This record gives sequence, structure tokens and C-alpha cells, in this order.
Amino acid sequence: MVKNTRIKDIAIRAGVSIGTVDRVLHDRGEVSLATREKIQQIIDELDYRPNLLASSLASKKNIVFATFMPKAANQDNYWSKPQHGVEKAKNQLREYGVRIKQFYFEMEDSSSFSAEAEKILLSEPDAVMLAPCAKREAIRFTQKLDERKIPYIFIDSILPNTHPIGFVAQSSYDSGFLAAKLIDWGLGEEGVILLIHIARELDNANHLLLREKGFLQYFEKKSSNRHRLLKMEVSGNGEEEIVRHLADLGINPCEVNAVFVTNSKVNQAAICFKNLCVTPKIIGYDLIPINIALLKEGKIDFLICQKPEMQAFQAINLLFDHLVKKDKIKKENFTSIDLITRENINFYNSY
Amino acid sequence: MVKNTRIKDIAIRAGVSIGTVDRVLHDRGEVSLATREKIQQIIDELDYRPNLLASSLASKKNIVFATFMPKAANQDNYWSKPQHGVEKAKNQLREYGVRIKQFYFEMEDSSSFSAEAEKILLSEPDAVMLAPCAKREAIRFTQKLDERKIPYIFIDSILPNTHPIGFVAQSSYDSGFLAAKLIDWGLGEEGVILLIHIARELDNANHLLLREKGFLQYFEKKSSNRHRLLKMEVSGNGEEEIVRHLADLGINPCEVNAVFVTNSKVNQAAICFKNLCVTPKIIGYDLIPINIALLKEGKIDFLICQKPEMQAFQAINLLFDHLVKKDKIKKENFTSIDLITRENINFYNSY
DNA sequence: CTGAAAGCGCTTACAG
DNA sequence: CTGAAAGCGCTTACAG
Repeated sequence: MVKNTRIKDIAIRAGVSIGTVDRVLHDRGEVSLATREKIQQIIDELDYRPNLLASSLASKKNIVFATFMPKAANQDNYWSKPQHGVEKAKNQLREYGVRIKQFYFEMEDSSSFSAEAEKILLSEPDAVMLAPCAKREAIRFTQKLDERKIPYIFIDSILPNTHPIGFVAQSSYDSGFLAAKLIDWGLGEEGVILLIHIARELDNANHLLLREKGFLQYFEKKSSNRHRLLKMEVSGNGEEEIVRHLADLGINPCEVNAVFVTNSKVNQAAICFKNLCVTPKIIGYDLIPINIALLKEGKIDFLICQKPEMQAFQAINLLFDHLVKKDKIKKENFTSIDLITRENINFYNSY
Repeated sequence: MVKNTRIKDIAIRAGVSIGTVDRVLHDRGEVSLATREKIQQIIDELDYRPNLLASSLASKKNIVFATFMPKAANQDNYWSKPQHGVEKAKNQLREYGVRIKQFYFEMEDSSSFSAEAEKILLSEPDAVMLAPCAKREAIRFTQKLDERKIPYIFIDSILPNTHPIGFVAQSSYDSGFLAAKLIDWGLGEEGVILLIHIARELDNANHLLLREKGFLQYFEKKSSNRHRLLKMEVSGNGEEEIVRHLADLGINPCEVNAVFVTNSKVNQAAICFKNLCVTPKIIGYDLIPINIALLKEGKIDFLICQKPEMQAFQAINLLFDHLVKKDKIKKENFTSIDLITRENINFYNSY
């Protein structure tokens, strides 16, 4: 057995009891300056690392995290994925005395955000993990967390002018940029490219705008660009909406060579073109079941993924490292920008 | 505090001491059939899960894993990556009483494989993780492990007719298939495609042949294929070798539209074409520094990656789950087939 | 075949 | 300000 230094070893070297060592270790006062310095020196010298196992075994303390994200209507919904990540972290950190309370808000109803946020504050958690989807409400909530000095971490996306201990999210700009590159690579010299936003409140959904920005900038940066770029916004009520907007643009569907949809609703565009018997190259986001089916069918070419299960799992673990292990954690945790096709989807792992 | 069932709870319910409960828990005999059955029933009923923390804290037992893979000449070498994965697992499992001894063989010299393998057997490890690169020697080694009933797990690739408890590796066939799809998507209607093997002993490197197979079958399955496929094998001594082989095939370098190299030596092909001032689309494998540089420079278009650090890390953890936690582990652990471009490389994580 | 006791490294009152 | 002791859930000899 390779022996690690124990509290006891430090105590012996310092000629004190382990209780005193523990006091300087956890900085809970009641130690004379002289002995404190002496002990600290030995700690540094021996490079002492506490045994986390023994520590959480002995401690009866519980720590409570609250998680906050949109409610997933069913298993097929995107938001059921981060939920799984939370469950996994929950099971794993259970034996370390971590409890997790999950809270949800309705995507469509921002008042439910504020109501649930109030419940979270009442429950007095030690830390919060949240997906700041409703921008305005989320900012108000983080201000209250700041006041109460409750640390929080973001998943999925980021909010400006807030003070989280960190975030786990994908760079929206760069994912859009990559989508553009793929389309450029697949299209050859020239073609008609259609960017579609399928969203209710585009102005309150910052990451979709960033994806668009990255997408457009790719082509702007390209020296010689002979593609024709079109853009449309639809609310997501039926596929004929897309056809109508195309008509407004004076475009026949069969003229479209490539389509980029800025979120997981790419299936609506894919089905639209499928019904029209037109086959542009189509790129969108996220591995929800309907998208997977269309990918395998060849109606979607690429899905850009961001391991939402892992984001939540990692965020919880970062909170744990920060609060329990007292590690200094990395603040910016960018998720990889994964490219999924029908050829590699069967090997894609959530974690 | 949510209370988990403890040995003590079972003991009380059964009206015995915790020592006896421990005996049936670890199946170490010396218990009458009657009490054993009674206790077992209570265990099942309460769905008892041992507290791993307390268990490894109390146990002074050490468990030793041996790892075996090609020696990495330097940090830039592919094999330094799995090595990092091993280090990480080592640090993490240390407090659970796991020790790891690392052994290496020379890629070029198969006799070093056998010599080191002998050392591993002498050290009598509890389990072995190995990269079975030298096919013939590796098979002989696994036979000896089988005889001694030492469990082993593969990383990187798989060997037929062996009995590992599992493997963590990428499907070579499917990665080749995906490479073909990318080239097909990027090339449009027609083009000259060159497949290059850069390897010393191609017949002893099964996975390269599988990558080729997947690549070729993609085009065979395609209904209408107007691409022209060429193939060459070079030993990897200088780039002019590729030019010479092209001449032998009667091809002018500038006629080549796309290149697929079946391993991490893709940088040699990329540099070759760069020097010729020709810019075919190039796809290869693995994020070693020189490949990364060429990718960023635009001289390589895609790198297919397989998280080698993670493979080793995961394999060690599977051994731990199998031997220490006594979990039934998943045997086939296929790594994802990751697509890296200059646009997403900065966000790619090793784990 | 079974139980009682010591100990793993740490935390937590409590006594002085 | 400091120390001694009990306890977290489990393992490991040892006594009977």
C-alpha cells in the first residue's frame, strides 16, 4: 500500500492533536497564530491531500443543489436529455452527501419561470444549475442569486452581465460557422442556400441569432463566394409555412441546394422538402428521435450535436468540485461541436 | 440525510452480527445454510448496496493492473495519448487502492513485445489492459493470460479468437466508410480518389485493412458511382515515395481530387501535395500535433478521431468496475467516430 | 459456524 | 486555544 499523508502524520510532526490540525485545515479558527503557522508549513511541505472518502464518510453534512431547465413534454423532447445527465450525477454523488432538487419551467410561459424561480429561492439550495432560456427572467433570477450569494452555473447557453461560477455550453457562433463550412464543402462552386429559423420568440433566443451570425460570417470571410444566401423565419406551425415563405422570396423549392436550420426543429424543414420530393442538402441540430430517423433516412445530412446529457452532468460535477472539493474550477467549458451523419450515429455516445 | 441500508441494518433484521452478514455478502463461506438464506433474502429485499467509500477505506487490499501498449517516442506520438488516459485513471483510482504498472513495447520490434509480456506475467497483475498492435505476439500473450485466468481488456483494436472481458475501440470499418461518405459529399459527381496506406507491416495491422474495406464498400454500395478509385501502399520513408507511386499508376498529381490516408501518417501525404502545390481534399486520422497544424493550415480537410486518452481511461475503469465493484460490464465499447475540421478543433475535448 | 473488537482517515461535539 | 473520544460503514483478524 502506498501511504498517503494523514492528518495524524501532520499532528505527530507538529506535536499537536488531530483536532488542531483539522482546525487549520478547514480554517475554522480557534488556533493560536504560532501553531497555525507551524501546522500550515507542515501541510505544505508534505503536500497533504485530504482523503475524500474518509471525509464524506465521517461527515453527516448534506449539500443541496437545485437544477432549473425547461420541462420536457416527453422523452422525445430535447430537454429530457439534460434531465438524464442530472439523474446520473445525482446517483453518483449520492454517496458523497449531495442531494439534488429538480425544478422546471414551461418554455412557452415565462411567468412559470419566475414562479418556479421563487420556489428555488425558498428552498435555499447551496448552489444552482440553470439553463437560461428565457433571457429576461433568467437575468432577474441570477440577480437574486447574486444577492443571496448562492453560486450558480449555466448549461446550454450563456447570459451576458451575470456572475456564474462557470458555464457548460457550445459556442453557438462556431457551430453556425461549421455548418456553413460543411455546406460550402458539399455544394461546390455555387448554389442557393437557405437559412431557416424555426422559433417563437427569436429575439429572446440569443443562441439562434449567434448561430446565424457564425453561418453568415463564414461566407463573408470567404474570398470568392458565388453562393446565393436566403433567410427566413417561421413560427413552426406546419410545413406549408416554409413553402409559402419560399414563394414570397420568389424561389421554387427545387432551386434550393442546401438548407441550414438553426435548431432541433430541422425535422420540419426536412419533412417539408421530403413531401415536395426535393432533396437539398440539409443541416440542423440535435439528436432527438425524429431527427435521428430523418438522418438515417437520408433526409437530413448532418446534425450538429452538443451532448446535452453530458453538459448537465458536467455542470453538476463542477458545482461539486467547487463547493465540496474546494477546487478552483474552469469557468468556460465549451462543449465539442459534434458532427453526426447516418454513418457514425450508431457510435455516438451521450457522455 | 437520506439513509442507505447498512450492513448493520441487515444484521439487526436477521438477528446476527455484522460479521456474519459480511460473510454472505462476500460469499466467503463458514455460514450455515439456514442463516445464509435468511440473510440473503433480507439483502435482496432491502436492495442493499455496499458503501464503496467505507469499503475501500476499511480495506487495506491493493489491486494491481498492468497496462501494455507501444512506447511513445515523444509527446507528439499518438501513443502518448492513451498513456495520459492511464495516468488520469491511476490518479483517480488511487484512493480506492488501485495500483497501475505500465509496460511498453517497441512498435518496430515485435521481440520486445514478447520480452515485456513475460515481465507482465512475472509481476502477477490482477488484470491487464493492452493494445494488441502486434497481432501474432499479442495472441500468444492473451493465451497465457487465459491460462493464468488473468482478465484482460483491449484498447485501440480487437483480436479475433481471444477472450477479453471487453474492449474499447473504434470500428475501423465504419470509420473508413464515413471517410468515403465525406469525400463523396465533397467531390460532387465525379473525381479521382486516392487511398494511401502508410505502414510498415500492413498484413500485421488489421485495422488499416478494415478501414480500407469500409472505404471501398461505401462506393460499391452506391448505385451510380462515377469516381475513379486508386490505391497505393508506401512505407513512410519520405514524401517522394508517393509521387513515384503516382507515376507508376500513370497519374499526374494534379489530377487527384481527394486523398484518404488510413492512419495518422496523413501528414506525409498532406505535405507531399502541399509541396507539389496541388490541393486535393484530404482526410486522415488522429489529432497528433503535426496533423493539427496541417488541419489548421487547410492542408488537411478532416481528421477522424477516436479519443485515445478516453479509451485507455475507460478501459481501466471497466477493469475496476469488473474486479472491484463486481459489476457486469459492457463487453463491446465502441468509441465514437469523431469528425474534426479546422472549424471545430478548438472545442474538441479528449474526454 | 458466529460474534466482538480494532481500525481505515476523517468530522464533530464536548470537556477543559 | 487544545485534546480526547465517539462515530461514519465497512473489513479483518481473532476468539470461541
